Amino acid sequence: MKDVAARAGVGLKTVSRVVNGEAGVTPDTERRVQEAIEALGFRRNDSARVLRKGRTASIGLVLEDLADPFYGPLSRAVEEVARAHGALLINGSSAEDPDREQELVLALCARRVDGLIVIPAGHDHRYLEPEIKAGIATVFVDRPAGRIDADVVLSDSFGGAREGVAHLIAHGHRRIAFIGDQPRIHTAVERLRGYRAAMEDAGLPVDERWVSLGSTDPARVTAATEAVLSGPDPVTAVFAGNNRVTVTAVRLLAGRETPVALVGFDDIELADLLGITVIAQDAAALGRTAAERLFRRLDGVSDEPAGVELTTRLIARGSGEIPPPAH
Amino acid sequence: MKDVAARAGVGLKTVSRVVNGEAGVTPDTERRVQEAIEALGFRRNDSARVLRKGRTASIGLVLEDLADPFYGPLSRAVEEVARAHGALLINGSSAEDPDREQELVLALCARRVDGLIVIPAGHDHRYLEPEIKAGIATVFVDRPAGRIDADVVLSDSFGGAREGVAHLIAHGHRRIAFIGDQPRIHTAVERLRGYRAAMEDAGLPVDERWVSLGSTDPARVTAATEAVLSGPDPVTAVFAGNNRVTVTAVRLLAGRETPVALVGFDDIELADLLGITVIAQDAAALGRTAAERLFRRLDGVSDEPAGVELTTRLIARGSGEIPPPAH
DNA sequence: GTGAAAGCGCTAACAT
DNA sequence: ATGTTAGCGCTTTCAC
Repeated sequence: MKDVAARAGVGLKTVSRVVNGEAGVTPDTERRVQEAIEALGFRRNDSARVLRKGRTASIGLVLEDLADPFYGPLSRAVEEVARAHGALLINGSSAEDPDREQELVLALCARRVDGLIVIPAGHDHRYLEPEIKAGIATVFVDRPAGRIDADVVLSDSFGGAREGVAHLIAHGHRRIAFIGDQPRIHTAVERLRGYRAAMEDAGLPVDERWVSLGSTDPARVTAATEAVLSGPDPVTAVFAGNNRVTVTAVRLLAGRETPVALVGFDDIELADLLGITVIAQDAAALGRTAAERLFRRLDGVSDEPAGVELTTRLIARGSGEIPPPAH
Repeated sequence: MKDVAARAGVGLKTVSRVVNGEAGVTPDTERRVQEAIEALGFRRNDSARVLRKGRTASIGLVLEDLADPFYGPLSRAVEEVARAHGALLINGSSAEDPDREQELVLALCARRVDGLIVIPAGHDHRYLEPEIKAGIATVFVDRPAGRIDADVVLSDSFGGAREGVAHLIAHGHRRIAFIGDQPRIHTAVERLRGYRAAMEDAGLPVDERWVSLGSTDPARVTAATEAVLSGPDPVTAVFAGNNRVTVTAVRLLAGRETPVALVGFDDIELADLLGITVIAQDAAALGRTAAERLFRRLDGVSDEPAGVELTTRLIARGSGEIPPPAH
């Protein structure tokens, strides 16, 4: 910028004015400055700008895994809102590891992102308190924050699972399995709670051998699903706790001669063709809502941290309407 | 940092040494500094650090759409490599708009990202020349750069499509349609070239009405596919130019009484269950290779810009092995 | 082992 | 309409 000023024969501040489109520069001076900028291939150094202005015009998004088809649309939705506010998006994947989550979040804080959207892997976010106090707005998505008061945007996991299981019950099932994600993940627990509520609503007993939480690794899910389908009194329906579980369950059930009913949490591409009944949540809406909330905070709105819950939607496509086999 | 120094009763540089884990501080001093850091909730301001050091430890990735299941894994792979090198990843979606691509790229340059990975939407990247000269390493992925000499990592679109179409021919088809993406997209053109090569290899004529390039919007793809399947002499097989096209084509073909063979470029989740034969490319490898190349440049390797081409893999699952109907 | 001073490139505040 | 000065928070250099 110094060089540009020298070459254009003007002061530093005049160049700054031109670069930032501020008023108070004669067209002629502006032209000379522009020429110098062209000639020198100058581009404003935003790092220096940030240092001076205090705002980075960037926000951070920490999620589990960008490669998961659930998070792609969420991230994209956040990006669109950020873009509308002139901000860039820094993405990080925690790989469901609390330490890595913290490492990422703190790295983003050190860069002084203006705001942070976090899909938490851990359960204790007190480490964020000084940062939030220092002015980094934070919104949690998909799962609530741990031990800290913060904005949070969730899907109605409990209600969605309850509706899905009730749907299976309405189609005559009495023995229904629940195969879910790790018990330390909030949504997994909530969905299991929804399952239990639906069973209880219908006055049905739950055999604990029907319930299995754990890794979404295909081998684990396959083993768990096979277990509930074997034995003297197998289940006649399966409720899958998330998209990863559903995919594996569908593969497994496709190979069986006795049809087993299935409802999965999360919609999946091509689920329509495979006739998979699901409880769909709107990942993009989740991201959009969180981002809008974040930017409202950045614009100075400072009411109490609050929670928003988005509703889910049952989409019946066949697999959830398979009746139990007649004895 | 000033505050920390004051509180610990040491000089500024000593704090800096502690924060960066440099040698030359007595354990006792270090402890005092650490305490002050804790008490004040201090976190190093990386913007200032960057300004001084010249490196941001961040790279930019500009792609088409993070919500597309093809780009999620690619982005994640880039992120992993970046992480291994201590860098953060700033993502941007161009939405296939050259202006937006340029806007994003230049914004990333203004932030002085150390490097840039670009899946180009436009065809003229001369605007990047001054930036590259200024030291921002750049690698193009999935599609080559336009009018500029740069590193590029591609999949073998030509070879993959040729193999896929040859596969259909080997199963007895002679009238094969090609439904692809917009003709301004390099991969679309390459895949079409592969289609033509396979047809020519087999001595088969191509009726231009079988070929359709355009938006991957479901309505467009549906119309194009229906067109090649109607009339007096319909095609007996379809080659779909990418994952978006394949998804729509599968939906359409599923509803027909006469089976139509299909091979699609790009693998899709659950394609195994639906029996869709595909030419798979490895999105993660694409991202990984590009990122490794980028960091090699950042580490000072400065040989000539070069191109890498990753091979594709035919996965036969049924849809590509359907024979043409007997007359 | 430690610290003071200079300066990275920019903008805010204040001249002119 | 334009220029000058100070300083954002850090690291580098060099002196102690």
